[in-house]
Amino acid sequence: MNAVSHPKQRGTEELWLDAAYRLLTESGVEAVKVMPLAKSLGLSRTSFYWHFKDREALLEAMVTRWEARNTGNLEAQCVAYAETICEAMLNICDCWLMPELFDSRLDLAIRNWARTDPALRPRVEQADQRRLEAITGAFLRFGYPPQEAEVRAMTVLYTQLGYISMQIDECPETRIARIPAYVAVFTGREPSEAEFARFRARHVA
Amino acid sequence: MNAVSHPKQRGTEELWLDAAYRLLTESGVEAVKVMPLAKSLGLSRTSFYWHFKDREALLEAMVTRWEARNTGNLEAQCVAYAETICEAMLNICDCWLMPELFDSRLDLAIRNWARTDPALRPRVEQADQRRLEAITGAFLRFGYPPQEAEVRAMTVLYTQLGYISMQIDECPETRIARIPAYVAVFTGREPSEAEFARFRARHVA
DNA sequence: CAATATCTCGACATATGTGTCAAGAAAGTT
DNA sequence: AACTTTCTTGACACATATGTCGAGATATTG
Repeated sequence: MNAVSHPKQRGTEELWLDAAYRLLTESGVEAVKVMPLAKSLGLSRTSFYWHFKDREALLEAMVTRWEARNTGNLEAQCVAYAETICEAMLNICDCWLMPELFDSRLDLAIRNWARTDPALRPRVEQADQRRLEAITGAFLRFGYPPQEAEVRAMTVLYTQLGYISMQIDECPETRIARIPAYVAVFTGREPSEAEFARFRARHVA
Repeated sequence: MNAVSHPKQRGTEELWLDAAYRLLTESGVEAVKVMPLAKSLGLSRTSFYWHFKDREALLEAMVTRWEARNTGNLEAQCVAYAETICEAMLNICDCWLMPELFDSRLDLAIRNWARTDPALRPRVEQADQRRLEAITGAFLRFGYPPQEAEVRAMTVLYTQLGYISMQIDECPETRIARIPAYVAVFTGREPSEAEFARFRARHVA
């Protein structure tokens, strides 16, 4: 190969990762097994061991992928420009509507996995701590008292997790339409029509 | 045996169920396997098949246990006597503090299981529908407009699920202390001191 | 085109899981 | 004590998973 740097010449490795990601998000860690993976890729099972040391290594790669994604983007949305708490909250809501900002399915899968894997737990807890601080920060910035800011931030986090845990499948329309009501509950203030219009505009492309 | 009715003379069946419950809630369905179960009970693996037709039958029994529990109690709390929406909400919060009213761990385990078991999905969805209607009903009873009542009810449900998904372990003190703030977010009104005192009294025994 | 690095495969060894069966303990009944 | 119902067990048959090895296919490069 010519081109830039050394992006791993022939194909696979990525393929194994993608297939593993699919299984992890659709059926949980327990389903991420080398045999089914190989079958779904139409490859020999043992060929896997050239790319990864063992199953462990593959799982570790999944966690890294997660860490490098969800939490960071959420933090970014929490400090994005906003003139009111409602606008700030709408920025945060972007995460729940844009899969590239926040991968809910992956988040849920990682959490379920952590329930049975002691080694993973601390990493999830650390992520949660960062997220909680980021959202609490947004409330503090707009003058909420610390105690209240924290409970509100928790409500936001829990609601989001509960939503994906329940596997709701509202159409994007319904989901967007409900956002102002959620913002009102979370912040205790009604978003203005202009604020919502700006939000809506971001999500109709 | 003399005594009442026919409470299954010798011991087991219950033992298998309890052990299965423990595994299900601690590690998910995937962990509910006959072999480990037998080991943990100090019994022969094959002895299991006298009590249950197969692994399927055991799992079915778990689902029945769940259905006969959580949703019913939640519905009951939603129609309990209350003079204000805050009091009603505090009644609902009882579920999150009294394991005998609502078994969070079991709820979470069943949901995770349903993610990969198509046969279980409809039963979970039906339970959610009943719960949503029950909580929405409480808001409607106190004059919230239908749309708002539903979003608020969703927030309550999602928050609860998110809370248990995150495996938070606050001490009961902290948890109780935070309740008024949650009630305020959920209902949009501050609970009175008397209301909270009555709630608190129920949970210090 | 030959040498080399990269990747795939089938056979093997091993572990854990499911479910059936017939032999037989153990407890309750007559 | 003899009989029957209730429960437990080990041997067997089979399926699915993990990981190692050496033989070989398939590029990439010299």
